[in-house]
Amino acid sequence: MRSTAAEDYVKAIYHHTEWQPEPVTPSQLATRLGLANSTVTEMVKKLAAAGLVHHRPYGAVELTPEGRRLAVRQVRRHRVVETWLVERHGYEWDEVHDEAEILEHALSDRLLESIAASLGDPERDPHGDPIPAADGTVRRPDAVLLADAPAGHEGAVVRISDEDPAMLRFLADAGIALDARLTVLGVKPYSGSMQVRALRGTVDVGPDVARAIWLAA
Amino acid sequence: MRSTAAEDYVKAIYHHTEWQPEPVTPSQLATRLGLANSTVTEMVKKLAAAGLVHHRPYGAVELTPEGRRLAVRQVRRHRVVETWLVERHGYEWDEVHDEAEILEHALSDRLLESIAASLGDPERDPHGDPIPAADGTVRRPDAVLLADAPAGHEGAVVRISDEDPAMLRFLADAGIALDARLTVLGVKPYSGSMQVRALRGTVDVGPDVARAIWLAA
DNA sequence: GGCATGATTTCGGCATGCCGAAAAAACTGC
DNA sequence: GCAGTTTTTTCGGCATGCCGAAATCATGCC
Ligand SMILES: [Mn+2]
Ligand SMILES: [Mn+2]
Ligand SMILES: [Mn+2]
Ligand SMILES: [Mn+2]
Repeated sequence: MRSTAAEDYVKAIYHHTEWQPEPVTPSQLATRLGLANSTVTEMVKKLAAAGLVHHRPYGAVELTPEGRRLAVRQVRRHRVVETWLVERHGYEWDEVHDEAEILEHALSDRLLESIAASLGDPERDPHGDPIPAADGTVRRPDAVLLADAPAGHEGAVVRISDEDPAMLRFLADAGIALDARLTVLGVKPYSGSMQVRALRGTVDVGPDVARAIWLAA
Repeated sequence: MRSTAAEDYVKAIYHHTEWQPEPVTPSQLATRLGLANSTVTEMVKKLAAAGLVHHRPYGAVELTPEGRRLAVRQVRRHRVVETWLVERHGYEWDEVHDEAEILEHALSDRLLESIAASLGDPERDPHGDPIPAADGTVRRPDAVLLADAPAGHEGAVVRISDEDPAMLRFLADAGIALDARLTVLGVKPYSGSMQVRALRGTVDVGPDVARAIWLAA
């Protein structure tokens, strides 16, 4: 049971706890994977039988150590591929995800490591997500969600969620990229949006954006 | 109907007529693809319904123009990947086939062309097989099968079949590689093997090898 | 404690690719 | 031309992943 489907499921489960550590429910998984709830229930049962996840009926889904190993491996593959596409093939950071989603299952370990080596064994991908090492080691940078940062907080952007390519383009236009320095000016009451100073000027960002950007702590 | 299975089938059909132009039978396809005859019969029916092949029951299988286009595209992808693995990732020529067999289905057109461009748009792969151009143009070098070459014939190796990795290693050890100059010394009666002079000395090659090597005409 | 609501699971079904066994057709040698 | 062999096709079946509809469970509210 290490099909490409299984690889995507454990990756989605891992992903959910990577920045906020709450266990993931089947319906959340279904949403992220774009599948029906019933499909996820069935697959989770198979993953549990294969020893990749823990799951009691009607409960949340959690990775076993073996499932986590597979997930971390898959995350490494995904992020190495994304980095390679940007660094070596002229992709923009909002164009890499779909291609990586497929390639991550197709490359041999040997080829993936050769590509990683040719990139100098990068430690983060184009969105700032940490790339696990080949031995499974993961380093999580200390970071604060922009939405949680108090007025006056100032810090470099260390991660931007790659969920929404359109948002990535919006941010690029606004001059907000990895390593850009941001200052939180304040929260606009009732609008839910924040005022932020970037190098290029002041920007209003809505709650979706504020939950997609992490600043150095 | 352009699944990875369909891509492999049309490629196998194309492959059969690439160097000897006889139409391919279902059982030959089954052998090449490592599948049961019944499986091939069924898939051929589906390919015919999709307009990729012509097939009358109990007859041979031939590509339609559309099937040929898909096959040529797939051959390009396979050979570009093999070339890339050898040129950029330190693979030996006997190690590339299986990885290419998978990757050829996973790369986007954009990425494949970016890789091809980074290699200088190569015209032949590590075994000497011609790489079709991106527009579908195919150039076939004039070549004679070693098995068909008369005693005294002398010419450069322009192609070595990549069917059998062990044979490729044997040939590499014997100093027979792409562009090596060979002279046919003669056929050993009753043994079916040929005597051939290479740079490194004289070699006896059996019929399998003699049918795997093409010399410049 | 009972009940409405939403999440989860079960169930029947579908698509794709594959197989072996059996039936049908096509060759082959005499 | 015909019997035996080989090839091809048909048939029933299996595995993987997916779906929608219906049943079941958990929960929170009164
Ligand atoms: Mn991604
Ligand atoms: Mn994927
Ligand atoms: Mn090959
Ligand atoms: Mn293939």
